[in-house]
Amino acid sequence: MPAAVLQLEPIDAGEALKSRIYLRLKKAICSVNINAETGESRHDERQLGEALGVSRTPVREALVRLEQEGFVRTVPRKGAFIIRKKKKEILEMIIVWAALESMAARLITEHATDDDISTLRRMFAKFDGGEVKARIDEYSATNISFHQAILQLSRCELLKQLAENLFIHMRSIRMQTIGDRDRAKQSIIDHMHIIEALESRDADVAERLVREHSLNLETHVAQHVTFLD
Amino acid sequence: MPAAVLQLEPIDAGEALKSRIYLRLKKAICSVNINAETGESRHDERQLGEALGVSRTPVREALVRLEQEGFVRTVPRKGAFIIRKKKKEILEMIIVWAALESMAARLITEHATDDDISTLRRMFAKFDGGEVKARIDEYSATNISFHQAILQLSRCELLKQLAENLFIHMRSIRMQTIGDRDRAKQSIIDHMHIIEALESRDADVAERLVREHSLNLETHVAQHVTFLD
DNA sequence: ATTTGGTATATTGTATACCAGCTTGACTAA
DNA sequence: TTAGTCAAGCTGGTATACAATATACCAAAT
Repeated sequence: MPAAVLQLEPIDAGEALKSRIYLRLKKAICSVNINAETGESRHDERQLGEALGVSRTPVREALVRLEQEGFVRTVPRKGAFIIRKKKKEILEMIIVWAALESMAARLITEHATDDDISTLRRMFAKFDGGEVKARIDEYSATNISFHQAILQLSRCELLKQLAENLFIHMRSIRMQTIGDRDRAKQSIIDHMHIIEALESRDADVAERLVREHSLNLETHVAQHVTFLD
Repeated sequence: MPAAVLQLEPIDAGEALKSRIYLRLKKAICSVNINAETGESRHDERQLGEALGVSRTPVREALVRLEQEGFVRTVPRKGAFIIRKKKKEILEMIIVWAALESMAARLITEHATDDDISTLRRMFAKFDGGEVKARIDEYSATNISFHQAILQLSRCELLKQLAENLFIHMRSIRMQTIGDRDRAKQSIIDHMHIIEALESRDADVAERLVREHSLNLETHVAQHVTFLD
């Protein structure tokens, strides 16, 4: 008689300080980004270390990672500065995002199951009524889930990873523009069209719709966002 | 009488050790990657530091960067391992590459000058004769230049940066497949068609041709590359 | 009053020291 | 012979110490 197989999940042996610090700092930075950052955004390693109860070393390694991801810039003998994205950089991120997500849509038409795609449609069922404006927050969450689902269903890990990285940077912009004009309403319409294209397995149309949807955001930001720079 | 003005260019304050170490290691890793990596790929910080004549600290920071870029993986109490890309990961990189470069082509049709585009055509003038096979090396270099030029002319820094990062990883694969069958010859034909589409400012066609060109590589690798994994 | 040079200070860059976990291998006892 | 134990050493994680340098402030000279 075979011994009962124990289901043991590997103990989280601590994801080493430096990683936890990295996550903490990243989270903190993203939160700050949402607010209107007035004044200085300089931080020094020792203070950060003290605040977290660790020494400079793991803080430095976390900062190196954050620097490479474009969240901070560390200037020799000056300190670590939270990067405030320029409008041009935001626009570039949206463009790259469009490239990645439209490719994801193409991949979905090629090898997602019908069942997978149907989950997308269900996400928007609750907004059938139409009063989207009244529930902006709720819709905003669904919106994010939709885009994440697109990436997920593409079954391309790299695509997903790169796009989600960009998404973090764009989050605050999305939040601030979703309420403009009828963007939320138009957004739902776009999404439904995208879902239809995916359902009919039309790679070219799905790709185009996703691309245009994202590039609409780019145009909108280019024209109407003035609180950057 | 004013004193003669000395022309002094600002001294290059040294791109700090850690960056130089990062570049050295990256270069070393990329060279190694080309060879058939037999056996172990483990390295320890102390040895690396000694070899470079520095302490562990800057080496560690360089390794953190390399780890995030996917060149190495550092395992606690085991060492830093050079990552050998799995075939699946290579394929994903090619897909993402296709997404990025096809978007670059689209952007070029929108805002590159005719002069810019004409430089692309000139790159291939020397291969007009047709005997491409005989000059594979020379063609391979031009091939790389062509793709870099596409990214450059897109005027989207982020697109360029991400794509070039991927390119480094793909370099050895490209080198090893360019000689297969008539890929070089077909490649030139594809490139000429792409240039024509750019010249006629046809965004959709240019985008499609670039995408298909890259995805052809993906299919080829998927079918014929067996020396991975 | 303005400029100039030095010095104190703040802050990161780099090196070193110490710690903890893992691996290994030898030695011992059944 | 084999299994088990334990110790030593290797290696990365973390902390701390030291070096280098940019900045700010102050004093002295013009």
